[in-house]
Amino acid sequence: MNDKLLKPYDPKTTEHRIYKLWEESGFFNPDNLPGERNKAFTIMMPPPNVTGVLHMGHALMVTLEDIMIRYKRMQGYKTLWLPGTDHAAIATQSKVEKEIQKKEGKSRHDLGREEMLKRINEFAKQSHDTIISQIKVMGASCDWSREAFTLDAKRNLAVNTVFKKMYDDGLIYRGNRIVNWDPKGQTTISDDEIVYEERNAKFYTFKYSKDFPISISTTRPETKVGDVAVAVHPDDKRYVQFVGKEYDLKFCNVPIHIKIIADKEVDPAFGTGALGVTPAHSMIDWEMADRHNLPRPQVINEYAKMSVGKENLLGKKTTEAREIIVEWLRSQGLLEKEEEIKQNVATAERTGGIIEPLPKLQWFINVNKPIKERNNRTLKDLMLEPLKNGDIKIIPDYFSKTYFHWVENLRDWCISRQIWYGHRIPIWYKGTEIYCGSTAPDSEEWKQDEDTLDTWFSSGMWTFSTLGWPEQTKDLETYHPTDVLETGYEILFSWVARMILMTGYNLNTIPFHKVYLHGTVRDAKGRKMSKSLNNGIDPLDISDKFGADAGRMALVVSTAPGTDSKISEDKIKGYKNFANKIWNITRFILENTTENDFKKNIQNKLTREFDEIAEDITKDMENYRFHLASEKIYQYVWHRFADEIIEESKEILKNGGEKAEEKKATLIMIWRNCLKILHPFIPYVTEEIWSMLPGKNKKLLIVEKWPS
RNA sequence: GCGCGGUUAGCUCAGUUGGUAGAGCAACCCGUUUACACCGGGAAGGUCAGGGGUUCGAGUCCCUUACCGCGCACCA
Repeated sequence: MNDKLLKPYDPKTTEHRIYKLWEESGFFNPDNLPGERNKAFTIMMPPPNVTGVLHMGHALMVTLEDIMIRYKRMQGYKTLWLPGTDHAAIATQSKVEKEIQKKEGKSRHDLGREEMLKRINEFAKQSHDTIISQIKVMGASCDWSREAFTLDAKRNLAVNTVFKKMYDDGLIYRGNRIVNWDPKGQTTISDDEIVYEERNAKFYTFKYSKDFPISISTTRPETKVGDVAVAVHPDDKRYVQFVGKEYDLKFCNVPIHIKIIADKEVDPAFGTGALGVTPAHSMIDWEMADRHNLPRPQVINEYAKMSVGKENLLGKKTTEAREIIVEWLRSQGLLEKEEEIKQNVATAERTGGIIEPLPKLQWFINVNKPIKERNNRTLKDLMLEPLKNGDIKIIPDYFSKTYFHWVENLRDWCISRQIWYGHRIPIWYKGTEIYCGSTAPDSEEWKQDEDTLDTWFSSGMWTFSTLGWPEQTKDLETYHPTDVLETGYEILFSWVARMILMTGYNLNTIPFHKVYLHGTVRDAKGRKMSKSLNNGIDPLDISDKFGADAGRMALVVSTAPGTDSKISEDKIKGYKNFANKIWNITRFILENTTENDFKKNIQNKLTREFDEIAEDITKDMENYRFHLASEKIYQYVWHRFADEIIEESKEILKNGGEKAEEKKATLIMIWRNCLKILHPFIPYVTEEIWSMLPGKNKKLLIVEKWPS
């Protein structure tokens, strides 16, 4: 017997060695797997952002995916789990910008595009290395030989190819539209990058001037210098007499021209029932201006400062301008009411800047345009169909409703970003000429678009760009569509939907068959883990203190898909004890048996009982109920096998004879199978023990056959 | 406002197609008999949020109310 077993199990001295053993075996790479493997099973790892280090949410992701992959590998599938990282454009650039600003007091413009990109790349490289080592510590059996990055050369080729195809199909267009402008990050962002924060605000009711017949209300008086109309509901008897009239006014010394219009979008019950229309600084008003053919004067610039008025307003921050205007209203006796209300303020998720809706010339993807090649279906259709006809299933399925709701209300996707880190838009300008392509069309004076693409544009292609597309590779043929996308429910829209869009459009197929959504990992008190609360748990610390095995078990047991979970050191400690229990069961068996006691065809009441349990667990595995499978094998191993079967065997083993012989063979057989079932959940300690057990010509446990 | 979850033992949570309510932790009693004290044995603990319905039978299905959480929209 191995002397190691005389001491408690020590994950620290084991896990690193075992991971190396696996890596050297080559079994992470499906090309090297033993035996005939006809069916493929593929998972693309959601690429973590290269913005820093991994947290427990990533640990859960890695654990679940590793469980699926190890299970399928043991079942004889050609398993590919392809890892990678995401450049996370805005997130990464703004992080590096902040650091440089703090340490050197310089902005990105002080450094210039080239130098700034150099700095970001250095940071990303470092971040990448940390992330990879973290993933390895968790025991991830992914194929490092195929690792990808959303911003490397191959992915750039895919991005440019897709962009051009969409451009040629008229799905990508350049338009002057109102966008979400982040004055802090100095870039546009998509609707999905907005986070709403509830704040207290003042709701002012007033008239533009004494002669004006209708009162309006707003929380943003500073935008009112950009008003061009007052809209009322067509059936509103209070105002019907004024509809069609026009007024020339001076509002806080800024001349404005107001037309009274009737529009069904106006809610007569809200406020005064009349709405000041500011086309350039409100989404709804922009659309209203479309319908009524109104001008759209811009009064706020990219820095969230006033761009009209004389010295009283010009150049003032919007917040200052608000006070100035309110003060003016007061002095003119125009202010009628001032109420405290709660308001949801749109902020940029990465920079925290307050979003300023502005009209800008940007690149968009048209989600409502019929595509000839796809039977005149739109991108929206392509996103909806696979879920409606069941080609793609979401687990848990109630998220499908959320998905449908989101897609059905989807607006055109703004894909251009005014930042430097990312895929540069493959568009070139020469005067009024526009050319789309990776490189300029000829030697003449073409200038490339300064902007980069939304990071989700490239991550949307993740399932196929990682396999070498647009090249028609063997990998693409073998592994696509992938089997499962495992990810957090919070990126259902931003990522999952975009992958379905990109794959439907470019490959005319689905990116994956199943979407397994996991919940958020919270701290013991149920709070989200965050830097400001300093309640985050580093996966590396967990593996250091309790072993990665224990951390994995703690994350998975009792965590139903789509449900948030709480993690605490107490919980993890319980599974460290479990690893030790496994260790000691092995010690008992090895102390009481020899190599000769291993018999292949042993069958009796106990093995049949086990087979039933194994079958039940397999069913759970097939149906993505890992939280149940893990708990069942835990229960069996500890409270059935150890507490009862082993305890009862002691007497029999002591007495010797034929019964003892059968008992020995039974214990070995069941224990071997237990280790196999445990392996996907708690891979290190099981692999370590496997090598010590009776049974000649053993392979590594990672490629042993799953029982049942 | 619309939608989606949740409410089960003191705490944290499971509970698959409806078929006698489960686990971990904590608390209680007993135990050091070499696999393991990172342990074992035992006992205790629940009107499954409230109300109504379907059913032979409901934690599970339907309706409804309350509270908690989340998403979307509004945010004039």
